[in-house]
Amino acid sequence: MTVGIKEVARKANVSIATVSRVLNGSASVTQETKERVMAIVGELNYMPHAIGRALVTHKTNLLGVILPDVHSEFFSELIRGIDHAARERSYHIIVSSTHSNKKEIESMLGVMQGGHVDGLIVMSPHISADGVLKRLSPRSKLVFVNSYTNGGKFVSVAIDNFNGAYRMVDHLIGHGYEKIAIIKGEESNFDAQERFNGYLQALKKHRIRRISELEINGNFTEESGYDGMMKILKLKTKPTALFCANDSMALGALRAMHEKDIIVPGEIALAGFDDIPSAQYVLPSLTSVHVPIYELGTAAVESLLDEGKGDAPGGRKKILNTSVVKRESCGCPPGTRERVKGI
Amino acid sequence: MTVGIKEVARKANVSIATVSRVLNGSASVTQETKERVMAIVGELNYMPHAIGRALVTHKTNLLGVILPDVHSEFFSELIRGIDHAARERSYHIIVSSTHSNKKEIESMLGVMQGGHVDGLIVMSPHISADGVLKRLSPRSKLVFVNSYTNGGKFVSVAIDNFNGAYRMVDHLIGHGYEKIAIIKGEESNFDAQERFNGYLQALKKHRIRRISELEINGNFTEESGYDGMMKILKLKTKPTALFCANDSMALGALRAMHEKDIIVPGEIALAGFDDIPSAQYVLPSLTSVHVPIYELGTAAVESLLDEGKGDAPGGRKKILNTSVVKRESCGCPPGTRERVKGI
DNA sequence: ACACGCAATGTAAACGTTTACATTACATAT
DNA sequence: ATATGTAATGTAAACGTTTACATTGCGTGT
Repeated sequence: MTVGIKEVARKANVSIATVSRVLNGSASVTQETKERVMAIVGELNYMPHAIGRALVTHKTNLLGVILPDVHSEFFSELIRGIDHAARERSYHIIVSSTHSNKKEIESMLGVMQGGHVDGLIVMSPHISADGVLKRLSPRSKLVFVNSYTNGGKFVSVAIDNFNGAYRMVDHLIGHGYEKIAIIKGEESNFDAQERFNGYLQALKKHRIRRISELEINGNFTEESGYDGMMKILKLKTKPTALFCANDSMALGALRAMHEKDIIVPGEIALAGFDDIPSAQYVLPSLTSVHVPIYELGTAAVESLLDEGKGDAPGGRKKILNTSVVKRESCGCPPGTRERVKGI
Repeated sequence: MTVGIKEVARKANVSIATVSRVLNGSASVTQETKERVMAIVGELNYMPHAIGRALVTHKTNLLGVILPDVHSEFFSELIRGIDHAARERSYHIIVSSTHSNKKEIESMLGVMQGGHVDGLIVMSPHISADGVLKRLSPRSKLVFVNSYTNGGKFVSVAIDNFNGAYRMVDHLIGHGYEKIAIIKGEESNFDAQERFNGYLQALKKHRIRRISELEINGNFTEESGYDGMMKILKLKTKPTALFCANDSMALGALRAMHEKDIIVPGEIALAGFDDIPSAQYVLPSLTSVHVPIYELGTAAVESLLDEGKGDAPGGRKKILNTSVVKRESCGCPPGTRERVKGI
């Protein structure tokens, strides 16, 4: 039997309304009664029942977060960013690490419509936001993270995959490499697609023809990087550099090259994307594109909760800068570990 | 204006009680009415309001998870484990990645007492569970993960830090090393303490005297590993092996040794704890103690939710096995990558 | 034909708050 | 003294469900 507002009211000789007012500071209450009530509250260790409150206020102070299967650093940094920003606004977060399962997403959406959360942060790189879009009551608080949001009907935040890849490949070309292979992510993946586009754009800028046999399919796993590299090593004319659409695949490719005694970057230069922690510990250290994951999380919360601060009412898209981190694997001298900021 | 049970009831020409019964399958309803109601439910896309329901059932199907600042893989794997086990039981999880801040924990505890969550999973390696213990209503559903739980009044799950460290150091001694240094975690940290105890126990078993200058303080960060190693390298008599209480510090130590051109494991062998992903990619690959993080999460949920399955009612403690993963850094031949399972 | 039991459904209270509206008490203006 | 405004507090409805209890209708045994 937990102590409720009624018991507090009785012991303090006031009505429950007054107790409520004291607790919320919502209306004028005598200093004396205020103290009396607070004393009882402390004495009974009373805590307002969040559910009862939520039922009438229609506010749970809970945010839903739906994530696909992302690598652990992305996951934890994103959650930390979201959580921190949420806590600042006195929200808690409900996390659902679905595997991009459409049914899971809709289940969560259900939880939301069910009134359990005040807003939703969704990252679904595999599924078009459109599918989700339809089921939504138009007034739903919702923000997409790194997802397709064609139409622009929804709020979204994303990292600048395109420019990150573009600048990285541009950097590789700056080293003098021309035959630059790429191990891509899955075509259905939003990030992967954008990164590939950045790669193509960089080639285009320097008038380098794309060679389809240098465009290898991968799926963001270490294995697929290893396998992709093995394919590349079987080509008659090997590339002089390899850009992997993420670091896991770059690590896999590196392992393959170690096995085949290929010298990196001497024979083939290497660059990745994500700047995961391992990137700085492998030998040679891995040049990569740094992604502001934590900030992605805070930005999502800001977009969701800080409405009407002069923002346009319709769907907006916020893009966060990425930056090239030069290390050894691209051919930069060992000392060159400074970070090249994005524009 | 969202559609509620009343509207469904009206359109289906039944009372709200019947609609409720159909939705919950709680009592006998004619097949015919059942279908009629479900048709309307589908038509209106009605979803029960979770808050209203929770108010009367006293069940939110939400679990609170309070975590300190742990490394990203631990965080994400633990959450995945918890989330997966929770979803199987149709629970969602509220995550709070506090920084072991006592106030934060109590705030979360408040949310719980406030009725928002049905149970709580707490990991607080720095704070004695006792502090938290007092504020708790005795019937609170609560499980501790890798925390001090002296008294044993509460349910807890933990990994076998002691035996993991013990077996690892035993393995190092098996290689012939006798002067084995350790870089410890903070004394206030539960895991760190247990690991240190395992180290001591292994020395004791082999009648090796502890040498206090070989017991270096660290704090689980890469930097502290680096700094610790630098201290070790200044000793007159260097150790032949180093055991770090976690992999991050081992990576830091490795970096220091690379800088000073110390050959690993030739001059100094190295072993870590946690088996983080980087461990297998560094050169030499890092021998480490594997920790079943995902399982730790699922075990926590099981302990919390699967009560009365013949378990003792009082505080139980479940301990999950750890296992030594032999790689190159301890002196095992490069091919030896099989995993040594715990007892 | 009657009572009885049971299946199907309805009625209304309860869950723990907030808050619009009503009431009271009192100080001040007239 | 009376009216009036205002501050302090109380009353009760509302939020959206579930569920104990009441009611209805109908088949069955007598």
